[in-house]
Amino acid sequence: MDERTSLIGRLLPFIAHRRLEPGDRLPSERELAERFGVSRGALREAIAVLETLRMVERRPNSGIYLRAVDKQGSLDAIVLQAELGIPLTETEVREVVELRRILELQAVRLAAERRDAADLARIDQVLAESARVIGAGENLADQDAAFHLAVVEAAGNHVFLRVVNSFYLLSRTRRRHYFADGQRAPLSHAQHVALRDALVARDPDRAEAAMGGHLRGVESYWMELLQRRSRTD
Amino acid sequence: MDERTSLIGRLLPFIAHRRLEPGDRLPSERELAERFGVSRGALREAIAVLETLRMVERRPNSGIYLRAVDKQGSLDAIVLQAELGIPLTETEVREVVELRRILELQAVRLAAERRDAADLARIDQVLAESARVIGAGENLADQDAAFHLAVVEAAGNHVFLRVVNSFYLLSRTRRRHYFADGQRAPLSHAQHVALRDALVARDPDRAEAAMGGHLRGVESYWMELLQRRSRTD
DNA sequence: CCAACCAGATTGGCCTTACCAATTTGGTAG
DNA sequence: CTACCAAATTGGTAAGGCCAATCTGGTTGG
Repeated sequence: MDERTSLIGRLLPFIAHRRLEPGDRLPSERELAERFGVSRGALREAIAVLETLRMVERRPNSGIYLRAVDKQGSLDAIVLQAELGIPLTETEVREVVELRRILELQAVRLAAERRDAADLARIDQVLAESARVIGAGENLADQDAAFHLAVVEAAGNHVFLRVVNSFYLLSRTRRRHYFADGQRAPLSHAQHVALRDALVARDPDRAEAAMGGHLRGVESYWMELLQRRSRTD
Repeated sequence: MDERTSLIGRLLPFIAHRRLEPGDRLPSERELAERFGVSRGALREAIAVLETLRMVERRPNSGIYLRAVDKQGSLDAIVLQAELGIPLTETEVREVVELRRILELQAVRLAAERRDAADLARIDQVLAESARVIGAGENLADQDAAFHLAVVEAAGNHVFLRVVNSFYLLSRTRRRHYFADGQRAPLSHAQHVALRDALVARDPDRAEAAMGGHLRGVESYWMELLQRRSRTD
């Protein structure tokens, strides 16, 4: 975790803790820089990032103002928080899980209709690598993400791919935990293979059903996590 | 357009024009700053933004490297380009239109199931303001976006709302052109009202059908635009 | 003679400090 | 109430020091 990133990591709790409302003005650049013990340059870099994520707005010669983060913020603001180790709220987890299902079900339908030979080759390559990883007892997390993203890529919509990719970045560390239980990898792999077969057959309904069942397993893991968290909180 | 933003606007064509491949190293900070006639501080700010949009990667003590922008880039990278006045490619337009339909059809189904009184009140307030704007002969663009976003908000998924919001930011200026033709506003408004009635009735199928028909109008506008563009190019 | 290794220089990002310009803002005087 | 002025604040520049990684060339040991 380099200094620049951790500056944002310190800036976010500061904003939250001061209970600032959207529209409120933050302290001046120099004041913030002094408060966090960094130079103005370093602080301006962090603010520029928060601005592109639509968390704050900079009005020239006036100040830095907080925006309506929840509604207008970028999806990547959540990605960044996750990368900084700030856990998602329970609501956010439920929403991410719901939206991920919507996106992947639609994506796999499109993929079943549009996939070409090159798409299948990419998918099979990921599956082959998955088999090797499982055989070696390594963590399947990266191959799992690669498979799902390859499916979305087969849908032939790169904007779609960008959105889904954000979701996988978001849950990256959590996915490693998920596959730390070695029993999950073979089951997941078998479901991936079944899904691939539906794509080969160009059968959208079967592909959607396969994805739906596959996602149920991941989703139940998330719900268990929330249960456990709410008990310990 | 402030200087910081336009620096990014100059940086993007520079990267594209040099035909850099993903993984290639960009010139050093000092060199880039000199080449663009800005200080290192200003340049670092711009690079930090490109990094959060996953267009470049900064490796400490090594350099700035180009990433696989098309596949791994953030959705907000496209939003930023649109805000800078760089038109979307034809492929991007088709993909955005397709994904927007997928998202809004699902969102309106959820909204029909989950909307509460407060959601309806918000929607009705937007519709009332829309009627006023139409009566005054003003541009309906902002109210149109507000209506669609209010529908997504009624779906009760703020992550969903963030994603759809990016799409509306993306097409902001284009939407103003669309409603510059005053004939479009009353039709659009009537369709919005019909959609609202389906939400009131908690009828997901009717709501989805209403949204589907409504979107067809916007989509045909986009397709005509692409036709016109390909003829003049 | 050759290969391995170690030390120093170079490169490049990271951060700070100091300074000036331009604009907004708020108060004050007429 | 208007015009103006001064303070506050951001925007941007310049120069320099620090640290880590990498390259290079010479030296040393086999």
